[in-house]
Amino acid sequence: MNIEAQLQQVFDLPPQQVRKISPYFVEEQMAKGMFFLGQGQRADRLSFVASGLFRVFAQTESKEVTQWIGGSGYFITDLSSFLFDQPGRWQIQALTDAKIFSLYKDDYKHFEALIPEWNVLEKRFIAKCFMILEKRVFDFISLSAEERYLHYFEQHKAYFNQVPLQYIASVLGMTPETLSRIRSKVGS
Amino acid sequence: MNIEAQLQQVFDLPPQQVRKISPYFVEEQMAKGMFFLGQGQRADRLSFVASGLFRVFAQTESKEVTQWIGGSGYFITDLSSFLFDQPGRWQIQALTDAKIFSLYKDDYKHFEALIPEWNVLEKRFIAKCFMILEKRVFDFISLSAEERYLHYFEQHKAYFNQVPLQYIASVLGMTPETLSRIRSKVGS
DNA sequence: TTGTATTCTTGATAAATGTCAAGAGCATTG
DNA sequence: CAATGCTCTTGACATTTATCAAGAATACAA
Repeated sequence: MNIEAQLQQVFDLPPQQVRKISPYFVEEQMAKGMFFLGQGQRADRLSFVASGLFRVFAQTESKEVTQWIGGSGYFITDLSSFLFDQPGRWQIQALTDAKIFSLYKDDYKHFEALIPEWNVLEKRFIAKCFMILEKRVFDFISLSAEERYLHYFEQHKAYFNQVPLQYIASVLGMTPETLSRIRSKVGS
Repeated sequence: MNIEAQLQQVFDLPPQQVRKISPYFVEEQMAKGMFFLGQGQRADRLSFVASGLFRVFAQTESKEVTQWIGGSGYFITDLSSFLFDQPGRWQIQALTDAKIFSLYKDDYKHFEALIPEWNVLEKRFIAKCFMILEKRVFDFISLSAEERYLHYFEQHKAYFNQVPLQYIASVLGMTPETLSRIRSKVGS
């Protein structure tokens, strides 16, 4: 997915506006296994995934927990760290070779001046992220593990060939063994 | 909690700015049981809870699911409906008599003109809501039911005398029976 | 106050999920 | 190609949670 189409889609912008901001998104290549964001690092960029897959995870006392898997069309960053300059909470690692377009914080700061309605667009963007999480919370309190798996599989079929299932299990809030049994039961 | 102090805290605004917008938040009294937002209604206002408690819930085929309980200091609305003019997804009902301050959509629209930095403030506000949900998702995938209960109890002790436990159970993603057993086990 | 909801608890049992351990399947590397 | 790690699956068993049902406690209304 190219950066201009993606910006146009995410922010619902006309092409001429897109051309104003797209130059600030710089292309980066990430090799499989590389860290987009290491433990405790502050997020200095907001990046759109053009190709490849990333996992967003955190360390607890007892285990590593994958919060989110982001592929083409999604953005990755530690939002609270990026927006509020807090120490990072998430680590982000490339699960495959990947290409991303990164907006660095120094450039990001100038967007308000560059595009008058930038704050409105960004607000809408964050609101959409909020809605995605709201839906996800609702799934946790209203669905069984099997239903959560089926929904996730429906929406992210592409991940299942490329991502270790243990990470997907964590995103769904279950153990790898349980995911494995659900999969053999529903037959996918 | 009065509306000026609340606006100041939520939006991190100096008093003179608060005075510019606070008049647009109109006081409403809600009697216990009344619906702030009924099934399928569009959200036409964003309201801060000054006193009282509300539950935000949705109907599934099989059951009613409480997503959130909002008390003093929180805002209530159906955010996606309010921001994007979509049909409502949530119903919102007063669990006690309550006092709220409502910003109606018609007034809200003028805030950009009234306060130049309004969009920045609103963006930050929504981002904070995002962070709360992000934390909540993480709790679901990383904690046991008992731990989730203990966290929630720690943060919302005040709810437990006023809210039917079945609603809290739903927020925590468990049945009322399980919540009851956890409570008798940990002894609160 | 009394009667009627509703809510909460408790028990018995079933179902779902986690844990631990072993082995099979795959990929990566030398 | 062989050797070494991961990853995934499967089994046995423990733990957690749900379900159904009944009774106790509580709140609400006549």
